[in-house]
Amino acid sequence: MRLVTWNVNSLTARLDFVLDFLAARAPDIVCLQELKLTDDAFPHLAFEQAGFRALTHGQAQWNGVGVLVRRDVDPEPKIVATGLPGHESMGARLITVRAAGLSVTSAYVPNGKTLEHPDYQAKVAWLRGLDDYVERRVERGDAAIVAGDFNVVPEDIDSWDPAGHAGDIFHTAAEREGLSRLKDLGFVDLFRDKHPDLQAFSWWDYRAGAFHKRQGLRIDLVYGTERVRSRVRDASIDRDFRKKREGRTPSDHAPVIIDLEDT
DNA sequence: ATGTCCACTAGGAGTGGA
Repeated sequence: MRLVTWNVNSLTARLDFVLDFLAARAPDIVCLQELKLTDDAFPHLAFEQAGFRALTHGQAQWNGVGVLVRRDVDPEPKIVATGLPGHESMGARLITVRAAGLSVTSAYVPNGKTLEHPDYQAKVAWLRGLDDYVERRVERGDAAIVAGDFNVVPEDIDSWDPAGHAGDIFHTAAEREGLSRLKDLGFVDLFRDKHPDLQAFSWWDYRAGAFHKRQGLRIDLVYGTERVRSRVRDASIDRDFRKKREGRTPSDHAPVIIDLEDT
């Protein structure tokens, strides 16, 4: 089974790009972030024709998360919950579904903007809320994943310039604390677990040629419980889908791919 | 290099967000 998380930076702008990815990489479950459209506007027909069911929690203009499930692996995936209780003012950023015997959560952590901006405190609080949510609502003895755009660099190896950005947004101890609590709850960063010393980024700024200069961050993460971790065969980040394709603009994030042994 | 891309409003280019 192939699991993916991908911040697409507007599904409307990226639809052809995403459909190309589904055809080329044949994932089974895809956690999406930054749909930037309402649930009513979601292009369900295109995904049904590609063989996927989409479960979404969207809003107009910003944010929005979803999970695509290949019909072959589960014809009837179910929404378990949407939204982070107490943090609704930050927008539509969380959905948990039950699909193919897995608990699957797609999360889009607030960016935070700058350390001085009120959104930074809201980001840290949102992460704490996510940890509480996972602790209370996700069956951790189960096969479960929590995947998405965390907007946090877990460790120095995950930043192109950790010294230059020490203590900066995405790199602070308070943000990283939100990730370490997930670890304490039994969730493992599946990419890092598979590749302890490999530097690989999932996001590059559109500006200044950052992608070509390899100035990126690994902020798109897939956390899994032991029952998932024990099945991981490979973990990779698909840089090819951060490149322009047939003149079409990519997202500023690349898909993260986790391959599991079938049960 | 605050260098790009996206949505929205508006009816063309500016604004806010990432």
